Amino acid sequence: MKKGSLATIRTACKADKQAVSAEVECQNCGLDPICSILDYAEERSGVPEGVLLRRRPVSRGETIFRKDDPFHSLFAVKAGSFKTYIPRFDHTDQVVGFHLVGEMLGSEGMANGSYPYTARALENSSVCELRLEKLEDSGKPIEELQQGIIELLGKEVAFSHELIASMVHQTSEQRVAGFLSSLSHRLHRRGMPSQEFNMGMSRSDIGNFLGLAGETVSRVLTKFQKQGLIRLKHKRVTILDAAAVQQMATGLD
Amino acid sequence: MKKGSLATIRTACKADKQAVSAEVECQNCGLDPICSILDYAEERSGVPEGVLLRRRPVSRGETIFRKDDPFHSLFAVKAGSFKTYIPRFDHTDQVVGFHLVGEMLGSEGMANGSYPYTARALENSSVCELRLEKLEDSGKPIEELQQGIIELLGKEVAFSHELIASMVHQTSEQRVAGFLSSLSHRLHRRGMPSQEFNMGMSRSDIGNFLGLAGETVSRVLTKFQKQGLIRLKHKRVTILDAAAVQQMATGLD
DNA sequence: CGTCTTATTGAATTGTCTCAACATGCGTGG
DNA sequence: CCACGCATGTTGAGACAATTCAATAAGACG
Repeated sequence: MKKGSLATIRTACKADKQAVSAEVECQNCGLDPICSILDYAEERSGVPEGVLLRRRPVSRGETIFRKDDPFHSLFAVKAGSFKTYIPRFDHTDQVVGFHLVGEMLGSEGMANGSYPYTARALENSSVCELRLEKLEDSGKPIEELQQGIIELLGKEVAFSHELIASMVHQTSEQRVAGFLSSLSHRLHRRGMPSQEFNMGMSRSDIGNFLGLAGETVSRVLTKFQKQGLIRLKHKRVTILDAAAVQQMATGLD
Repeated sequence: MKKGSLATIRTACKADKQAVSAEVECQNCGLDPICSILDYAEERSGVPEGVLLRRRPVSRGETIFRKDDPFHSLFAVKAGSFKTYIPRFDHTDQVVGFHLVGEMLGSEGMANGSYPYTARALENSSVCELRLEKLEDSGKPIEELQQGIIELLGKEVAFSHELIASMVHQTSEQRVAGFLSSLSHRLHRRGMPSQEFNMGMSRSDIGNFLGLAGETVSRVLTKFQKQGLIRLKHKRVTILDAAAVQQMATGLD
């Protein structure tokens, strides 16, 4: 089956919307640099069929890969959100990150050959999948693609370092403020609403991720609300004073 | 000036030893996969002169790059150790990592085009430098090299995630134990003595990195010594009961 | 050999956790 | 569609771990 032009394929991303939350535009997606290369290559028949799987739905609670699964694909979140965590025997899972619309998932598995954590959908979501193993099987490594992956990984590393730097020292309020700020910025970067949005993850998940008790997260959030920085309605947050929140984090996104 | 064979070059690494601490063998160095590729390529004249600079001495306190310097090179620590940190206006620098013998430095700069932190020698050290910009200038990108860099970055990402996961929750004792364990393992991996070694960094640096006060680090270390887990003499540590230290790090409840 | 930085140790303070009770929302099945 | 039950969120009080401030000791370096 022959694929259409780059533009045609890109547009098709928006086509059949289903009962999940808003999708990220392709040009705002973290996988896009790679997609573009593949689209381009595909036209010249340089890439085998089935390497790039577009927009597979994933329902809430479902996992797209588990810790120690052999690495096979990179994923991009097209809609919804995911948490990544390391399961532990005693059920005290360690949350290592949240992945929002337009963000990559699974790059960490590339080096060791297996995924270092489990990725679970926090809500009904959809993903694109880039089957790198199939690409390698084709025996036709693509230089541009490699460069794109290098960029992705580099950014991931930089992000992690920032995270460590900003997270290790701060008080609970700084952490939560930083977390909110980070969510908002990341959504904004992908062209999604960033003043009011849904926090798919539970208070415990946030606390686990930030190194705080779930109760503390709750306390801090209600305090922020009392201070007029945010408005809370269940899992829905409205950031009323972005500058103040940003300021409070000091470390920022 | 024509270079010798791969074997000749490798051996030359050990040649003119100076007044710095023991060097890592090339085959134990993190840069080695890349070096090997370059050595091989070099023989076939595929790589321009001056891309790989071997064993430049760096004295204590010197920096090899600073935050926001434009990216130009990857470094490998051949001897000594470095700390990487983000300088802040108020002199409350944030230490983001320590780099021991045989480890890479600077890979995070590849994506954004500039180094995200400053790298400073903790003691008299030496480094190898891989000038990637020059390599790119040659207009002859090397596929194997790219693959090597992808591996490196992937490992870096995995390492960072582990770090975040392990660090955020734990008590001071777990963090310090983990830190000691990490140093020991990393030295061992590079073929260096791992039971007794030098901690080039100050207590405050360790604390800063671990998210603890320097005093707390000191207290925990002396406690470990009283418990017979380690022996302390200034900056020199001897790990007496590696198993117990390891056990303590991973959370024994 | 003296000075300056770094490390150790102590005492009081505070932030966050734990435990616990209660409230709220959500999904399931009636 | 409502009611129920369970998971999740909120709020309070006491416990404790780590911080801060401070005083002293020990090394490092010129």
